[in-house]
Amino acid sequence: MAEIDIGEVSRRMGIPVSALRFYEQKGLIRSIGRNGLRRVFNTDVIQHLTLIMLGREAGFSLDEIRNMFPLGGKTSIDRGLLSAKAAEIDRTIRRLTSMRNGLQHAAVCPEANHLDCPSFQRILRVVEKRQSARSSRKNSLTDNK
Amino acid sequence: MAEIDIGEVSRRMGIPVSALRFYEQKGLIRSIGRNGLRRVFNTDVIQHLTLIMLGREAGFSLDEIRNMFPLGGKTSIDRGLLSAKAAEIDRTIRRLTSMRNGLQHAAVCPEANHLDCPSFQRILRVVEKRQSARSSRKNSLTDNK
DNA sequence: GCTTGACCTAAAGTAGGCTTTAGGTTGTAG
DNA sequence: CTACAACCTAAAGCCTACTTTAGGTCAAGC
Repeated sequence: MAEIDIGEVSRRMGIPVSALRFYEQKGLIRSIGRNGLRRVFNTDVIQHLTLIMLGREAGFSLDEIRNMFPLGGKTSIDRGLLSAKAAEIDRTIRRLTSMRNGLQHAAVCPEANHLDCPSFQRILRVVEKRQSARSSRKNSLTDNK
Repeated sequence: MAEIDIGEVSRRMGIPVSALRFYEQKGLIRSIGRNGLRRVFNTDVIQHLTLIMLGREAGFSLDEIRNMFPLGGKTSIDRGLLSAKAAEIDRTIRRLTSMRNGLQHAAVCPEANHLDCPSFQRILRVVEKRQSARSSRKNSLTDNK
């Protein structure tokens, strides 16, 4: 694999060099060395960054992503973690699907006030169930917190 | 509709009172008045907050949500905006679906190194296409940015 | 009459994810 | 030679979405 500098990585990925340095600092990517003071990257950093961007788009934090796709990952990718994350995305997809359906309906619903629309109310009730589940779990006993 | 105080709203929604005050300040919710210095809410704030939570879960910013579900929305909900947002979610769902498939595959893939797995590479290529589309749009001409 | 709990405000603080700034080092083109 | 682009570092700054802090009001119960 060829060696490229940070500007080339930035150009190929459309990621600012400042973000690349930040990622290196956080341990998400690694340069294979220096040429003077300039970082030298192996071209495989491109694939690794692709995974990172994929994870970002899926809503994972940089810390989570570092665990999902560790450096020197030849041997260390945790398959259990990956399927857990896949399941997490699956739940997100379900939530988004009902949100999308709700919005789509709201956009064409003839009711003047969406809150009067039976179909929209059904969607709200589904969400409210999740809410009340949450609020009974972490019950605020006093002000704030 | 009955009148409730901020603590009741907090309990019903499982949202900290500090967040409720913050939402009011940002114009996402509105109290119908004061009882002394205490806010008084109409119970319909519960439904409005349900919409807000729905939007949060779908990944919209508070500013976006304020536009999607304006206060006094009886007349003013922008249906075009709602279907645009629905379409946005739809694109997100598609991205998440390929991410989930990628992770699911990676979790069971027999290849020691995922980057060697043909099926995983296919997924990466799909993402890379989106990346290069993005990087040619906003092309960094000089250092940083 | 005084403590307590639930409320109030303004302002500062926090975490994540970067960007910007300020100042410095190189390789290369003119 | 020297200008300049492209790189470098450390540290500060920024945005979102809140939370925390510090200090105060008020009604209810003892």
